Amino acid sequence: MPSARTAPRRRGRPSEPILSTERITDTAIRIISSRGFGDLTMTALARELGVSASALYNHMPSKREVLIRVQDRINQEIDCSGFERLPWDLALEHWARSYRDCYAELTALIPVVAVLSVADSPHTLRMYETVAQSLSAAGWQGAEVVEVIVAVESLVFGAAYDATAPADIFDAGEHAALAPTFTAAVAARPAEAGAAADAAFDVALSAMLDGLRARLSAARARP
Amino acid sequence: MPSARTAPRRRGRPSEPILSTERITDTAIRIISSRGFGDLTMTALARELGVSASALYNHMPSKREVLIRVQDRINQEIDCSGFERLPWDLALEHWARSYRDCYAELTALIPVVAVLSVADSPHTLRMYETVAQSLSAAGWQGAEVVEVIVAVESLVFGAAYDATAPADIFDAGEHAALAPTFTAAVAARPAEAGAAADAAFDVALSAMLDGLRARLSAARARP
DNA sequence: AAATAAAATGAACTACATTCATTAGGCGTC
DNA sequence: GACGCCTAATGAATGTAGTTCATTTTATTT
Repeated sequence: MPSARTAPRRRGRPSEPILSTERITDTAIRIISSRGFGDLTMTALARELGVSASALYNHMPSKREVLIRVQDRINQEIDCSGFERLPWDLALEHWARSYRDCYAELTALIPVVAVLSVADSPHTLRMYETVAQSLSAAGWQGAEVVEVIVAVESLVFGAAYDATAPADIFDAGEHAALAPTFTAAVAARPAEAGAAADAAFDVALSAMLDGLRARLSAARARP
Repeated sequence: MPSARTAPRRRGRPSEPILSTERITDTAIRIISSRGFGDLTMTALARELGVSASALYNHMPSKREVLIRVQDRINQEIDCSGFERLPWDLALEHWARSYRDCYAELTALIPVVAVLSVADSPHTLRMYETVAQSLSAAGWQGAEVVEVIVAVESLVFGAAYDATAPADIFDAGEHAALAPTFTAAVAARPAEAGAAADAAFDVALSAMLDGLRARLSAARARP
């Protein structure tokens, strides 16, 4: 009960510390889950922890740092289990779906995550190692291992945005006459936004995996 | 010379209007191009136009609206010429590369663009129509037309982030020992960040297109 | 015991988007 | 031609957020 309305603490250092990077990270994730990313402010975070906002800065240099910790924690939720029991391509597919689902609810994190050094995120690094080992064992060589990871990840981030887009995103409205072919195609989609996004992600991911399988076979056929 | 330091205007309505949605949009793009997206504030925009910030709100309901206009203008820069002279797959590839290059310099716009209704962006809609016609003519049917567009677009947005990531994004640093396979693969990449990102995008895009070609052939072979 | 470091408070600062009262020119109407 | 209304500007103010800083208190080290 961190947000219990107890008597206000007086000024100095408390007998035992209230905050820690872990507690701050946990609480940040709880706020995001329950109230959404938009409500994650340093003030809200502090209030939830029963502390003043400036106290957070004894443990985190910036809000960005909080987000980095959140990201690393969240990446632990991505399901990498396929790499232990499936061939590389099916494992990659499994991983990509889980990855997308995670970030579909956290698109606001993508601009941070996508350009974040793995040096700041040990759990993320471990995830990459798992994927890299599977790809490497399957015959992918050298830089291609990273390229395949980046390829899938790029698709995942883009698809995460699409998964949260409003249902009417492709409704041309009054301009429909300007785009008859496109409008007809849009009308053939599932009405529910989630289903439409899922179908598009299916097409994208299976096409990419087909292409990757073909590329790997071709490389193996050569010397 | 909109930012010329002339005598400050006095209060009321000027003899002829200083602002218009077009002028505001133009200036916003100029600021983004010259100083970067981070410097695009309503205050900076107003100063560049030689006007007070609140005056902007007579023409734009919000900053978001400014960004929407910017996006629609920028999408005109995407090269769609391939659809008039190339088969669908090569045209799509050409389009995707141009699209990625545009947004690599504007990743900050992606969270806005990716969930924006086409109803707000006539030029974007026209672009989709061009792509849809090409796909449709090539034999893609119904909702698949949209799915292919979304597939490529998802990849493009994700790849745009990757294209701007710092060169050392995959350097594990002190944790390298935790990820030997991944670290070795990273070491095999081109040293220059742009070249590495380009290679990954090449792999991703050509794999996806291979997969799409295969899917279209299979669909044609059936009914 | 004294010095130093750690961890909290609360006030202040900055930047930004946005709103509001106010002012003034242009234009149609009685 | 005076009277209003609409438009489009100013400038002051508001609200929110992230962050900094002086200060206070406690724990830890010397």
